[in-house]
Amino acid sequence: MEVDKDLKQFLKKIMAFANKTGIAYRTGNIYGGLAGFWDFGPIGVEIKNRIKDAWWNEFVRNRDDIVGYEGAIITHPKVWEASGHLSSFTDPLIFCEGKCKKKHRLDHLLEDQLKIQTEHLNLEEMGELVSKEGLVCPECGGNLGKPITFNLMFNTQVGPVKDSASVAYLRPENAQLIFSGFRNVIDSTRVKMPFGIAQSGIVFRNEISPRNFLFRVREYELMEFEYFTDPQKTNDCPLFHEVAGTKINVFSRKEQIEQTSEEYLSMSIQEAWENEFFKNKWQAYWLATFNNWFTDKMGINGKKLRFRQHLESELSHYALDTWDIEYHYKFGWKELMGCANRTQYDLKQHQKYSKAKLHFNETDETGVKRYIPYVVAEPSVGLGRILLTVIADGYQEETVKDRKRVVLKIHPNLAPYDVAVFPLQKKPQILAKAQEIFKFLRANGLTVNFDENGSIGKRYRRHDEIGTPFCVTVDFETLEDENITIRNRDSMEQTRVHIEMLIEELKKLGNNYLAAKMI
RNA sequence: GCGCCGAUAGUCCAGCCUGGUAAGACUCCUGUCUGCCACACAGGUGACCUGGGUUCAAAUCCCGGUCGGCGCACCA
Repeated sequence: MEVDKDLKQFLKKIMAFANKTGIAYRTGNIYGGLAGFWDFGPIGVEIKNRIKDAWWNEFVRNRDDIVGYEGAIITHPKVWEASGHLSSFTDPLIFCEGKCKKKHRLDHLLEDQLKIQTEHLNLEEMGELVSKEGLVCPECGGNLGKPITFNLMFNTQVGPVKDSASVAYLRPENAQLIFSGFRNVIDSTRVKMPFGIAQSGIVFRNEISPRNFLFRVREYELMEFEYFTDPQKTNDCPLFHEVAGTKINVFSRKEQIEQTSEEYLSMSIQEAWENEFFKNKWQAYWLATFNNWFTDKMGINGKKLRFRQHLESELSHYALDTWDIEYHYKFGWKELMGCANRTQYDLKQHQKYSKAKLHFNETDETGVKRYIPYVVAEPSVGLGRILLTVIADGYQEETVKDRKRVVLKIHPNLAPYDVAVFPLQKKPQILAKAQEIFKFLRANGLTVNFDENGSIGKRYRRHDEIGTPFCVTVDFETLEDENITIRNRDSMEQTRVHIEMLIEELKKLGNNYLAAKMI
């Protein structure tokens, strides 16, 4: 298929580009690599940290209604029992030892062939049934091997004694730390409904086959928050007017099933809400808010984003409704972010399993109200996926004077360096002046790179590749009149300003970035 | 996890069929020159994924493993 070919070539190119420029490398590369795990290089870690800071600033520091949290990576095993991750995600599997070598879900196989319920059976009993009934592979008629269990959670042993009581799990999502720590937060802070608890952290999923560079990996940083409301007030969203006019692309379950639209319908979030696409108003609010964050703060092209509703069959065990924000890559639409309506499911489960009281008390004119909070929305996004999307969206190849120019047109606030400083020549006076400006910019809080190597053109191109928005060049005239050249990454235009105006001018040019991008 | 295909410098790639220890381009480093968009001159660093086997000799042939691509399955 053509799409597959494009996918392969595009990701291959991005992967080679990331490796070349120091964004990301295969982990343990000198030993051949390890599937599903990646290291971030000097450039990648800068971009990544800036994305993460932007997220935390936007959704925690600059908001009155969200607080931060950081749970342990190795988590109490009971947490995953209560959440349903242990039972829902342990699948009994059996392999064909005949011709086809296919893997089958053992429980489904027994249900299909023997017409029995398997819920009460353990792995051993199911295995015995296979040999007793002489079951064979439904595909090729070959013999079936020994059954195994597979769970997407990584586990480990805590302490020196290896027994079943010492098994613990590496978290597959941050959410459960927030739910199991919920009581602590409401008891130790003075949060008022509605509010959110946010966490950014590394999670682990033992994916069967990690694929597509940073897209499907086994270890990644997940940035998510749970937004809680009174279950009676899931549509009571006083902030909605702030985003009401946001233009969005909607691809709901109806469009997907009935194929009334091939890709999406365009409308405002207000119209989408009025047309009852969403089950609660807060979820609509948060989807629109993230849409705007992706375009305004991440510099991602809004025309390439759409909201896709999960089909019934895709929903996770805890979700009433889930919407993904997808990005249109050169190889098709792919999930960038998920936003689930988790209802009261998780808090109720933890209350049941732990016997802790996880309700919230609220006092108003009518008296004291007590309820289990309702998670209207869980915006959950992988940092690596944003990084990949920012790079894929920003990566441009242009032809300048018959030669290829590679430019990473990313938002200036995400660039690994704010500015690069070049001496036009390696003459001592110019070098000294350039060093002076370099230190001056750094003292003013900018991330600066000094580059004196090779020709001036090469230096511009090198910084184009890693997305440095501005280069400042010091020449002979600078020594006379203190004027320097600022060169713009995207337009390659040069402006001449006095050193005293430099910082102001850089800020101005940076602020013009989005406006310029729209043209 | 199965099947098919692949893996040679930082990058792109030649060589593999027909065994004799590797070429080119770009990048990178040094020096000279030039002096605002990778293009001058000279020199230099740098590679056969890994472990076995066959052979006098393996990048090359054979087997296992790792990683990657695609397909199947899986994907909270």
